[in-house]
Amino acid sequence: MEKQILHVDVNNAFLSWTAVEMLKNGETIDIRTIPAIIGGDEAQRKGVVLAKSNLAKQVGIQTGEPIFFARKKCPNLQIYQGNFTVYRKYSNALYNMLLEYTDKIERFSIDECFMDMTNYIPKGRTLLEIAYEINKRVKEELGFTVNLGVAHNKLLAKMASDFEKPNKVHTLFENEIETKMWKLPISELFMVGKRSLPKLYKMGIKTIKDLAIKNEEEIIKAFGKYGKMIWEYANGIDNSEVIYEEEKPKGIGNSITLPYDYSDIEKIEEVLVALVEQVSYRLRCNKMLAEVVNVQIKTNEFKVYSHQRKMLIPTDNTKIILQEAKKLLHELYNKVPIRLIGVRVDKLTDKEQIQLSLFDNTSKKQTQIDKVVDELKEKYGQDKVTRAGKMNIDKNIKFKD
DNA sequence: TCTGGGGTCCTAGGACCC
DNA sequence: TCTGGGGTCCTAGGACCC
Repeated sequence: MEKQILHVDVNNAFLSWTAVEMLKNGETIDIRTIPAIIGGDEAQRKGVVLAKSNLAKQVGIQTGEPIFFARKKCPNLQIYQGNFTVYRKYSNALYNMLLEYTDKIERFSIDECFMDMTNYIPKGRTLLEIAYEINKRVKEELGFTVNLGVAHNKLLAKMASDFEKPNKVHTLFENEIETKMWKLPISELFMVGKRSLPKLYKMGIKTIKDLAIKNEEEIIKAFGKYGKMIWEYANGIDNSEVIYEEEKPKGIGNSITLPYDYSDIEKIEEVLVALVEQVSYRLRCNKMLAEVVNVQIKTNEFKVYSHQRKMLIPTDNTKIILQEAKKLLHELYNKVPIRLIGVRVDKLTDKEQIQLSLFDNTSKKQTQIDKVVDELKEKYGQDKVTRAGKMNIDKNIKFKD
């Protein structure tokens, strides 16, 4: 049976939400109406553009580019810092409104949702009508705007919501693929990034249509599994379901760009301690255990190296993960100045599914220590409670909650 | 000139077993 | 002595997304 799918995409999410919050707090200027961006902290070497207003976009400012460049393109650019607590608040408000229409909602990211409306369209109404209603209600009741894509699968709904912005509703049904989607440059196709483009261009593929009408086998031969996927996308084929049940994470990571390049392994280790604490804390919040620990570094020359290792027993234990992470760091470290350090845990499993008998006494004891620390964190906030190793840490580093 | 952080998925090559 | 595949697991690295 044909699916009825909506894709909801918040226009300039971080900037719009910041604007709404500022107006609510008495600000008179709507930063959506001036050349403005949301940017990272340049002093912390995180100076990239996270979101831009339309006027900022018009002068060629791009998401992800250094603020330094953005300022050159627009000398009177206004720059604001992001705030994820605010973003979560508005993201949740949107989600709660969408729940009035269907409970089959996939939160694809903080500012994007897929809605499976199959069997949820009231008698006498159409999917398109509902899309327009949501569009109108979000603007009136929440103060920001969204684009909606209306289609029979997720890919087409997503492509549709990306058409003209802001505050628009677009359909992309099967009989509209040729007129609405095929004319677009191949770079606009979902999952086609800048690394695949040169190879596609070399094959004479410039538009989505060029890819769609190519022989499928030829594309598979050139790109493997990835080729099959983008060829199907170009033809509007996507059988994936809206994943509306809360999905457990497959990995948890935390990384940080340091305020300057570190060459002192002891200082790097101190940062590692804080990163492991955050990662293992989140692991325990999810009631999961990890089997693989991964440490990643980025050198001053932007070269990325990583080492990972599978542990004998899955764990959520800070001390065990830290021990492993330290070993991996020492194996990686070759005295080249380090710009970024990151820790990830992978191969996660539900804690309930692991038999208690697997634990020996030492890990039982450490588990109890972790539990006490977690309770303190919940009571007093994440950064108030740290292990000794973190106390000497560079005061300039700002960690996340 | 300067270049974030959080994810998922895929691939290549080596180790190891049958 | 020299020689085979297939399958699985593991690690490192890289693509893509928002």
